[in-house]
Amino acid sequence: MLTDQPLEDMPPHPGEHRAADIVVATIEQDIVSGLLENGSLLPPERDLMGRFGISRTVVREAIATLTTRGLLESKPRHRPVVRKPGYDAAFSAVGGVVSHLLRQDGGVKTLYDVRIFLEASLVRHAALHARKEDIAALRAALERNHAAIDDPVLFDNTDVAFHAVFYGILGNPVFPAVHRAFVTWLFEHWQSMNRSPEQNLIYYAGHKAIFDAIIDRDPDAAEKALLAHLGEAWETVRGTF
Amino acid sequence: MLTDQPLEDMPPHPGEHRAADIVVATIEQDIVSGLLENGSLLPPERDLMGRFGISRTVVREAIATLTTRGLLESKPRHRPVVRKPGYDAAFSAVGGVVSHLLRQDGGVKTLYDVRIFLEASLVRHAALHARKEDIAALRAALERNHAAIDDPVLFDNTDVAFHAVFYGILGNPVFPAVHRAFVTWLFEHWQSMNRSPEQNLIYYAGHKAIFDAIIDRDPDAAEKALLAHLGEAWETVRGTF
DNA sequence: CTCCAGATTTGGTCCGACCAAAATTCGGAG
DNA sequence: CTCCGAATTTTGGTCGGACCAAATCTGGAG
Repeated sequence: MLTDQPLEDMPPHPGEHRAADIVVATIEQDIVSGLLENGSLLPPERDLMGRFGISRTVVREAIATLTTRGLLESKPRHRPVVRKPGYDAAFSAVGGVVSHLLRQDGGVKTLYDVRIFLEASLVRHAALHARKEDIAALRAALERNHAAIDDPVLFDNTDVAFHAVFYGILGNPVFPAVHRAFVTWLFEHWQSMNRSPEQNLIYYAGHKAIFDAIIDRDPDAAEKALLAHLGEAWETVRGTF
Repeated sequence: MLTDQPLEDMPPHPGEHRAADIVVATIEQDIVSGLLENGSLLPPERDLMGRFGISRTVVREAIATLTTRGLLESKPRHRPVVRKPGYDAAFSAVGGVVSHLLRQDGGVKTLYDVRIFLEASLVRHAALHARKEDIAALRAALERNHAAIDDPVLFDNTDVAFHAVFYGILGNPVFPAVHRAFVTWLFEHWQSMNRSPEQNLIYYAGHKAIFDAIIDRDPDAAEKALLAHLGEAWETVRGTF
């Protein structure tokens, strides 16, 4: 006989969920409840299908769904890694769509403009409300940036780190995640540019101007400096993609 | 014999594409090229498997992949709908993760704070750079809001519409999408509150204060009014979830 | 103890079938 | 002819089995 009746009998369920939904909900529960530890590996697919009494098809669909929801992180040939949902997960989940948006028309410019607007507001906020420790972090980042002028790779890193400070001052976890998303999405599109020490010096000067304005508690000057800096940066990369 | 050899022979391709990838790429192409119109229904799965000469499993996986990329919008028992990737698609793609984030600790407040910060920057920008037509749109939205004070549902709509104007002034399509995402995510959490005409009057006054400050081209006053308005709104809803 | 080859595990892909919900067709009542 | 409900077809959801290749484990040679 090909048609074995299912081991589980669930006929009295009229308007229930799909089988995959139950699996998704269960695993979801296990993740948020901590039963499945963050960073741990999901059990093998054949395990799950036995545990839930379902076919591997459904298991794989459930895994796919959980991956899109950011609760799992699956690499091609490896076991899915359990990820407790965080703000970064939200942004990484949209990577696919964003890559399309960036490819069409002025997609990169559109995103870059958002970054400019947001960061302008952030430096303005920093000028007005930065605490001592924020200023200290900014100064440290600036110095590291200065020390890296002759090292292209390191300069890039310290550059990003300097800007990252602004996104952290608010204390709201969304902004650092936004910054990381910006860096991830935008850098993919002008990774081919080769920075010279001269170029880096200009960028550093931009950073310092922003920093000085913040020290002076001058939001308008800080915003203006940030705008000049990012506008400058845009001009040097606009042709690289 | 159960093991028919595949119609396509691709042994000389060691690390090449998978069958599903070809399907994904082709459909992706058809969508971005407009061959598959936005909003139209994807052909039945059995059609696709015939057209590509592959099994339905592969078709389904391709559909799943395209869904995660935001190019398709599939509901459980229905044909997938073709969606040309837009900025709104990006945000709707993260709905799953966000719902989790909002449920934990001060998730709603965190998101609301982001909204406050962004919108404060937007009204400031509006005060400085709003054009005639922007002011007109703002005035019209404000009047509609005033006329709806006695209609709870309509007031909500006009309220959202008023705030939406600020997100549109920049002309950057990301911001309206952000606003729609805010509304979608936040409203789910305090839809149970019943607004009274008195309450609406207070809200309207807040809107008018913002508008007046923008008319006066006073960014600081506009920002302050916005902060007061949103802070006020928060206090009335913070207990409803 | 180290290291490599073979055996086992496990994810990736594919197939054909069955079921139930949805869409469509169709025939009879009005 | 129109309209509505039942029968039929279409279509998405699920299933179990199979094969492959990469990853992992295991055991013996050096």
